[in-house]
Amino acid sequence: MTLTRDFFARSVHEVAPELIGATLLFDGIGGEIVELEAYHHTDPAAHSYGGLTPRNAVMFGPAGFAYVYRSYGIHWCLNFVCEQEGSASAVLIRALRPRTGLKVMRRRRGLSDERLLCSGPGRLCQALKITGSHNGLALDAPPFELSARPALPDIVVGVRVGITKAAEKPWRYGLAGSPFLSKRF
DNA sequence: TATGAGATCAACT
DNA sequence: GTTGATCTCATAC
Repeated sequence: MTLTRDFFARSVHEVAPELIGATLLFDGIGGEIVELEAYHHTDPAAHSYGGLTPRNAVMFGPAGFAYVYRSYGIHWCLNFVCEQEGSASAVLIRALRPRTGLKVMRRRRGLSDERLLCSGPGRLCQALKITGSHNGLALDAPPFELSARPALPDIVVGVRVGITKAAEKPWRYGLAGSPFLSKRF
């Protein structure tokens, strides 16, 4: 079942755990989401916390769109915008279990180890070839294709990775026992 | 296993 | 000028 914009037009804290196990394809390539983090606009660690800037503008728009930003000047990171327009909340997609397009992903990443293809926000964008040019695209139309999970998975919760502000908030979600996580919980 | 450097850019002080 | 929602490679323990 395809995930529509309505799916994302709810609290990030509701949407985030429901995305674990969902399938993300970009140009037909991708896999199951096994790890992500929620960023709420009242959260000091969120890009939108300080108000609207050219970079984070998409977060202030309607739910169901992709927010892509450059991280540390090198990597691209993919987020899904949630809640209502102006609420500026999003989930950061941190890891996938590669399912389709393995050959292409291996070539793009220059690696053969399946576990390292999409186990991190920057790695995942390199494997799916997502860049800043895709910032603001709708999630319910090509090249994106998002499908709901077939069954309720075992979900683990933890603290988020690589942040200093509000670092104690337990807003990181993962698929229990998955070998494709970027870090252990 | 763990720590450190380098790559490199936008926002912020 | 500093910091960061990161990754890779190198060197050390």
